[in-house]
Amino acid sequence: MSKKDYKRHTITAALPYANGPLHIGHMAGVYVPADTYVRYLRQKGEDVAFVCGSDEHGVAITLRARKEGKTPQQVVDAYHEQIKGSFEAFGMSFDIYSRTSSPTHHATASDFFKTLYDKGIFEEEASKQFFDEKEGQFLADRYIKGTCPNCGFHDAYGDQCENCGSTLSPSELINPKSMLSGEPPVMKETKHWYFPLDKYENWLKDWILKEHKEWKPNVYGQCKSWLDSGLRPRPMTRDLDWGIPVPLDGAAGKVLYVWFDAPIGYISATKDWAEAQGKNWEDYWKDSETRLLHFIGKDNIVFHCIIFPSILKAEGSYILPENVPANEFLNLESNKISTSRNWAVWLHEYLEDFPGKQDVLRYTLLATAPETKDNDFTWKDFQARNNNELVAILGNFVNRAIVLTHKYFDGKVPEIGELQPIDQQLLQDMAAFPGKIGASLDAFRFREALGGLMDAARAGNKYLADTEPWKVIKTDRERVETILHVALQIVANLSVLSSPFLPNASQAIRGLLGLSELPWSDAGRNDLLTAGQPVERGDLLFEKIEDEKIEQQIQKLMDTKAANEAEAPQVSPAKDGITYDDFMKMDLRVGEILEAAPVPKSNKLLQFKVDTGLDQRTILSGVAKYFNAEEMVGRKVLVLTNLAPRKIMGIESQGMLLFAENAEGELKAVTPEAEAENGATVS
RNA sequence: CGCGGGAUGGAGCAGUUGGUAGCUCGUCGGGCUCAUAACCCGAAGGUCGGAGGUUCGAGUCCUCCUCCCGCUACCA
Repeated sequence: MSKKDYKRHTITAALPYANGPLHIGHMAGVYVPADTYVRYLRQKGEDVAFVCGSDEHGVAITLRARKEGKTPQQVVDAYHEQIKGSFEAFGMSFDIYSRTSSPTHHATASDFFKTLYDKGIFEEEASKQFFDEKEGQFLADRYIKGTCPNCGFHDAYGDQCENCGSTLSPSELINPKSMLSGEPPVMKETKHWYFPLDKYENWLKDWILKEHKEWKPNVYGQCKSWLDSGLRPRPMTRDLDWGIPVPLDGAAGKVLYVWFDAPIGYISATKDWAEAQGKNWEDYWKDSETRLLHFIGKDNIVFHCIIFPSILKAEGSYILPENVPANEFLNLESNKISTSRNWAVWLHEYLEDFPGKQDVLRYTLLATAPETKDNDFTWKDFQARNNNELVAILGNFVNRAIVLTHKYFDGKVPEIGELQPIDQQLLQDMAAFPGKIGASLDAFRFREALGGLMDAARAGNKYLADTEPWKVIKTDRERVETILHVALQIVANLSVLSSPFLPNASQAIRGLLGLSELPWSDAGRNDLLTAGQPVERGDLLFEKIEDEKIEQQIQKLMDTKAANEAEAPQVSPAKDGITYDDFMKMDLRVGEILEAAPVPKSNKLLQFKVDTGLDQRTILSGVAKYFNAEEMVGRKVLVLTNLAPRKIMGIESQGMLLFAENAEGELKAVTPEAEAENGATVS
């Protein structure tokens, strides 16, 4: 299993989807653990390729582009730059951060597909699917709504009815409608290439269920569930105009399924990196002495453990992941993180609000990492971890040792004298920490590893409390030399041990001690510093975060919550049903406003002269709050012409102009197309 | 509906093959004063989601149930 000695490591972190910024959920679930692990490996002198990049294909990108009135390329360009910038500012140590719209990736994914095709892996199959003629697009199950055949619920989705919970297929829906255009979709035949996952089922069962029992329970369990219920062929192509074109004749208008191309993004990123470094990318993907690891969130388990490995296996020349450490999800202040509801702590905003505090976020997210179950991030907890742990335990110990050294020994590391049992015990304990912390990291238990680091700092604090150098100095200066020498060696050790977790703090400590970056194997030694070398009183490693700062962040979230509630479509309740005849009694027509003027002594009413096609008449309307008289002139409007005339403010109103009104009573114009003639009836 | 993960003192988490329930933070009390009102020691606080069962003995195994999350909408 993981006992094997590997020559090198290929570490991937889930490709962020380029349709939104990064938030703390992404960081806690994937990127902070991955980066910590990679820094640890590098510090051990391992050969590592740490690759990541933006995932830029898929339907969701096209939908967002449509919504924002941009092209898909514009959407991914914007988010790619933002995501990349945030990662850099945060200090992610990727060897390369690439993107799936890159030429290398298009070529790689395309070739990969072609190779499988040439090997005869794919099964070609034509099927009928719903097609939105207005949008010229095939529709995913989820983009079709209709009436549930079981319970009659009107807004059932193509794959499931949320009302009665039954599983559906789109063709079962009564009166199906496209969610894109609202039009009824038509059935249309389309051809796709399926990857026969079923043929890999037995192999997967051996590979995962027998050979990888050490995978985390959530990962293993999920895989077992999929395998036990039987795998079916999955289409690896889609009818879409955004993505990597299917490299076959007669496949115009079809692209590779985003989950086929995205994991290959790891490979193409490695290629670009290797080329720039003068390395051979195949060493990192095709050598059995390379260890492949995928850091992901729980929603990606099936793709990284079942589908991608099967695809790699089918290709034949690639290695398979040795482990897939997937985390659960992080909640924010007891609510699910949601991009669309803006319920998140965005990485780029954090970096602005807390400049220079990358390590604090790294620490906090790692300490509450959702390793075994969903966890909750709260700002209070963030503050407490900073103030009570980073400041009070780690920062404070380092500061104590250095301040004491300045106070008594002019800022120079004192000589070490005869060691007493308490000194020996501490040094012995210290020697054990690297192994302990390393073992936790090797098992992807980051919280535990971080706890080990803090235990080392606690041991330092306790040592000073037990030996009381500030008392002993009055009677035995030589003894204090030894105590502070030992304490400073501990500080030096902390700089080594903290490096994977808190790279900036680690560097700061090294700066104080005049040390260069030391390999992991040096951790535990008691001679990292030599007597006589100077130590500096630099800036504090961590500073307290005041309540005010935290309250600002909490307020920000409260504002979001309030905004969400206000935005929630509070639709006024449906009115009682009417008959067709009732409706037909209304004479609705297109009209044109010829004149408009405020009604004297009224702050609500406007008086209009409207050409209804039948005649020109006066109509009053209570819309002064929302529209100027001037801007209404010349506009087409909908008019209810046969409403009984009524005198308002002494003027007779002969009909009614129609406006859209929301629950707050705000009005929006309902405007017919300009082409509609005055007097045209509406029904 | 089904499948997977989770439910342990106020909060966050450990609990390896079943053998008197631990850790960090918080709270309370004490000590110390070198240190960023920081540090050290001690105490209180849990019938381990609920109900049955297996066993001499169950947080740990079995059955049923409840709740949260994922698989399952622009979310790792």
